[in-house]
Amino acid sequence: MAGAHRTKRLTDALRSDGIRITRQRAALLEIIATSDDHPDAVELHRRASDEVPGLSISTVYRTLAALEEHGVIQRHQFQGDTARFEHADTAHHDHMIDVDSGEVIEFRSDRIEELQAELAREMGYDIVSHRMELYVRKRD
Amino acid sequence: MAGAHRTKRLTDALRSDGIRITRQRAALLEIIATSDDHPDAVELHRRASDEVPGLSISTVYRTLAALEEHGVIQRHQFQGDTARFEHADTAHHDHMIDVDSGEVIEFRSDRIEELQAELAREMGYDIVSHRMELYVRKRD
DNA sequence: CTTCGTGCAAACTATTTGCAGCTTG
DNA sequence: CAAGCTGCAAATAGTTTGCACGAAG
Repeated sequence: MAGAHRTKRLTDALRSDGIRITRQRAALLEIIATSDDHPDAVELHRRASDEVPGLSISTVYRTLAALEEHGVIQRHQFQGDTARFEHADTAHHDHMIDVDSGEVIEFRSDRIEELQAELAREMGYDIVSHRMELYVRKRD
Repeated sequence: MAGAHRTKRLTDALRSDGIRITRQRAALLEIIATSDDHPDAVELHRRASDEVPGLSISTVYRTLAALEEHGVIQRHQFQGDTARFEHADTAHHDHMIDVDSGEVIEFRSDRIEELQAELAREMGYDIVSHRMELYVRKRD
């Protein structure tokens, strides 16, 4: 399946980057690569514990930090929530958070990105990164 | 001065809202109303300690929570930073954060706001609130 | 075989809370 | 006075770190 294939490519890239692929990291990578939601460290720990019993939460945190450093995952910090993660092999997008259900919806607007870059430029800056979150409620 | 005037109006409104204006709250209100930056709880505690020696950090946190609840201040949570506050008697705006200096620059784009609302609407949502931050670096 | 990763427990940071006494309205 | 505050110390939540042992390349 596509997930396994993608995971294989990732582990190879990471290995040649000098980071060791242990059982715990392999499990976390697999889970992250095949997840389409935005789990936090505790949730990832829960999901990985089936595969790696006894897995420590600190290993999860350390792995997440390493993967983020190597550009494999992205970290998101939504309002008053724990850090959530998603794999980085997806096109850039922003998030809407349904304030009632907690659901996270991805979206993208090239027009807004252009306007952001233009605004920054006008003020003498270049954008290093940005973050846009819409906290929304379903229309009745 | 304008600051004092504004502060007076605020305290009256709060008082009639049933919240007591103590020495510590008066000091914090005055400081927040006359600050044009985005201090965090610890910084506000430092600034208010001149006026109210012995002021406790928990009182600062409790006061900030109360003021936010009453719409007097706004709380911002920038990337990997503590919560920062600013008075709410300013038109809506978003923030650019200079990643080198930490400086916070306010800006506003009606066009972007329109696009955000439109995007949400298209997906069947109304925007409750939003957050847009541009992490920027000065152009050389 | 050596370097790097792991689990565990303890540390940390930002923030919140319980409680008994003190203020404000 | 009575309801709200306050300071203090202790609790919390999420995350990070030191250490001795174990596993990966």
